[in-house]
Amino acid sequence: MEYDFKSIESKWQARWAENGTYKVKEDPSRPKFYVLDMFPYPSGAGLHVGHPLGYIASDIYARYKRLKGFNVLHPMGYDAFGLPAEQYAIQTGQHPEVTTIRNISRYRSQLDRIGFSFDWDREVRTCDPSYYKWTQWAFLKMFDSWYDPVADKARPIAELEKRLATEGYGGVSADEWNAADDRKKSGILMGYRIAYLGETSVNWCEELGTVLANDEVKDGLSVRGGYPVEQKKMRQWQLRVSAYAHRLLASLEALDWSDSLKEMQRNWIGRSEGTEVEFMTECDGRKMPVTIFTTRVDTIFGVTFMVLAPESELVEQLTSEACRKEVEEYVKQVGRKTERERIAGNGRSVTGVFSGSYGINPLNGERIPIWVSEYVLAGYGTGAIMAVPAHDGRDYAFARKFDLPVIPIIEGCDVSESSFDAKQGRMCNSGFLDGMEVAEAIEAAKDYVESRGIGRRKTNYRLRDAIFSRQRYWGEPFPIYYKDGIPVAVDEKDLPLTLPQIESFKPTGEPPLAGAKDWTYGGYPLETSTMPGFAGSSAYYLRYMDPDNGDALVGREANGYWRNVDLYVGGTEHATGHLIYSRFWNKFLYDLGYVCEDEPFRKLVNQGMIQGRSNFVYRVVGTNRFVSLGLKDRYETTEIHVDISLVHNDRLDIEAFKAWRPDYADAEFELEDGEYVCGWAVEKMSKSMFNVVNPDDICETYGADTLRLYEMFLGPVEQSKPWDTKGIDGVHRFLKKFWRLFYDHGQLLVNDGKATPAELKALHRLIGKEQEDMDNFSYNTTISAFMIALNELGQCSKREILEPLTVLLSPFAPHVCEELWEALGHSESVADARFPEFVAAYAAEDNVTYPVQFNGKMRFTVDMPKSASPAEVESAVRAMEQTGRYVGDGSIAKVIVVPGRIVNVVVK
RNA sequence: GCGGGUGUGUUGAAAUUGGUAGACAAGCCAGACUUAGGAUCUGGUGCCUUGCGCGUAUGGGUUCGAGUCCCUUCACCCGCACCA
Repeated sequence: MEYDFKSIESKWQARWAENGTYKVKEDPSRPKFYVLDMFPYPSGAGLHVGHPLGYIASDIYARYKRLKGFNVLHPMGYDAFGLPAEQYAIQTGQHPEVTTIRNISRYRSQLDRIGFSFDWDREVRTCDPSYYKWTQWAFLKMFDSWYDPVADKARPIAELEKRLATEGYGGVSADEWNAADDRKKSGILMGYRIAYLGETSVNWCEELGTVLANDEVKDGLSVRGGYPVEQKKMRQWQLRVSAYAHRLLASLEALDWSDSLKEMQRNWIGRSEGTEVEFMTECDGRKMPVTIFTTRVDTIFGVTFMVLAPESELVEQLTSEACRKEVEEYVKQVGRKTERERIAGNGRSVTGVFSGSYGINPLNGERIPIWVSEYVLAGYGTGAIMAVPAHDGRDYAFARKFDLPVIPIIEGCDVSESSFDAKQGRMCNSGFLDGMEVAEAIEAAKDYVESRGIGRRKTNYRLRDAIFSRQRYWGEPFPIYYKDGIPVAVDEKDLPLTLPQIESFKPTGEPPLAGAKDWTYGGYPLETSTMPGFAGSSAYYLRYMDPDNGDALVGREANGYWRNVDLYVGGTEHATGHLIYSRFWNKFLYDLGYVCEDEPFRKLVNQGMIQGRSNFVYRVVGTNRFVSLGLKDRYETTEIHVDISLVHNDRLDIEAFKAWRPDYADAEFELEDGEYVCGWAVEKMSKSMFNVVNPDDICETYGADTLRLYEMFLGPVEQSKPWDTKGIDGVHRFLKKFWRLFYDHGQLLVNDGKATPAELKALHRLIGKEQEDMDNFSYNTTISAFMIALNELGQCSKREILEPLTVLLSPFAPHVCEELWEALGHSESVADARFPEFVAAYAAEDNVTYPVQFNGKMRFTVDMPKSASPAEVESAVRAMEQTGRYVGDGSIAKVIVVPGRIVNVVVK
């Protein structure tokens, strides 16, 4: 019986499903471990070999933890709402639900072939009403909550209402509140709700007909589709993520995430410590105070003008009659620009206009002009700045363009060509700050403005509230209706509020739900936007803990057992989207006591991307003649992508190529050594480049176990790398070799012979290596260690060796190991074997080999017990001198023993 | 511009964290068995002027000893980018 991976794999996949091998239940007698993958968006293209990389890595870890005695939760589901399905519906008229379900079943069958240990009974789909009921529920909780800055957490809004009614809050007195009508009250509360309706400047994508969140826009284009995005003022649902900025930042520290990812989140949250300073201003004789935000109060003596953001409401108040026309024109012009135009061009163009008003520097009484420019953002700080051209690059560029004065306030700095932005040097031209170092001056200036009551220390965050409305169909409906224009929550017991059917998916300029029949609640119109993609993915990890609970997102007991995700595997592309929103969502639920952990994902591993490896042929221009790679420089050629299935080891299968396309049928070829060599390049895996590798095909030719092993063998999980089918034979050979330890021509070779010390040593080394590597996800080296062990073992078919070997390998190649485990006479699944028993039985080797070096050159080795002290090793080395094993080139002066490693000898 | 990261054979990559650089694979070369081989097995494979020679992007430093630590320069990748 040869290694027949096909029948083995289908046999065990069927048996696992039948026996429910991977079903898990809460079990307080065992420690839990929660391994989660970022669930996929089921796209129409299906999976390519890049997608399962992370799933394979996490599956190996899940299986490994299980062998170690943990009760492992390892679920999977689908992020099923989203734009592509709807875009597809617009083109084809097919309901997104139909295509989504079709795609899901395709994904499922592809995933099943790879042999994952998912507990499919816990599957969630974000588009399933029984799931999005809880997305809507969470939204209602956010609508019904406010962020209490004193308690520093979210609390029911009813508490705020009570406080408003009795003592007033935030500038609204109890009398005002009690006298207010419903509309007014609703307006006041909107300013506090965690989920609120508010006017903001949004990223509007005309092409998609919807608003997008900041993380859905890149370089001024939509991430989905790459369409231009412009700024637009709209009234939208938003989540008050900014209220959590400081907590999102602080608790990042303790998470076991990569530094780069944490850094990305830190930058996105963007904490900056500075000062708010009040400047008195005058406009056409009217005086009013304006607050600015700065991180460099120390430079306040260098202020030569002020700048307002065009979108700021201050512009209206601070524009003089004489300048009104130009200012209005400028503001309009800026508003028309798309995000992309604003960013466009190398060296952004400096634009701006004088407002006609002036500010007074509160420290030196200097009268300075106030300008309006797009380089100041309305959404950050106060939307107004003090400009210090000598020490800020942007202010400098602006001052040069509009010929405004530049006053250096740091001794000896040269500002003739550019500003001096460094925070170092000695202050000058700065009144009481003169002579201080910058760091000192910052503190002194802060103290000064605070003591004079003209300013205060202030910490700002870059993180904005998340825009939560999408003018789309295929998403969760908002459980909100409008009573005389006032938004009111749908009763919780009426959830889920299911997505209505609509006539057509074609864009009409209105949100699709506006066209739905009877889209009302108690006779009142319902909200017509739907929630964005990140809504459904923000709490799915909680639902897996308790997927069938009809009364709660997650029951207290299930949540108390599984707590949070111990290992989360997924791509970096979610660094500033999903991973921020999830953390926010989780913290919110934590505040209200619905979940027991403050952070959702304890440890996170970012798997790299697998890129495609494209192949090219070279056609001589104007002919149907193709020349091999090495000859192409002799001709003028066109590089043409060729389907990689027609190429093996960069050699083109000429007959297959001719059959590929009719126009190539009579192609001619110029070969090198009788072969056509193709060129290659690393590119994104995509259909248009003919470089997509389908995991199904690999399972067909090599088997799932080989695929799993190979994807891990390719290199570290975190690293991006091109897929190259070349090399897969190596791991496939390894499995065949492993198989042959058990079987030869159908003959079972396993025997009960006693293992030799050399064989045990090989096994021990492997166990040691695996113990070391698994937690670092160094699976490539673990697999290498297997190969080495097999080489060392030769044809060893002793049960004593093969049993532990099978268990060790089973997380990587579960199917073949099940088959062989059965061959060893076990009736239970290898997944139910317990790793620690083997580790205990096969203790690590007891001798250490010390290489001995003389002045850095290795001369001989000395074997010592692992427990030997450095002194013992040293005396053993010195003894070599006497016994003559060491033929010296000088006597030993000094012996340096690195415990457990190496001995270095210094020769006189 | 700011922040993070990476540079090792023909290729994917190892290196017990400061200790024989290139493990393990792929590719290539040679051989064995074969009607055949994209099967199996064995051996070889960093480079050169074959020297106790040179080699981990570059130049320096610390050390008995550096791919690893420190500084210089260069190249590439990723993230953020008028965030005051």
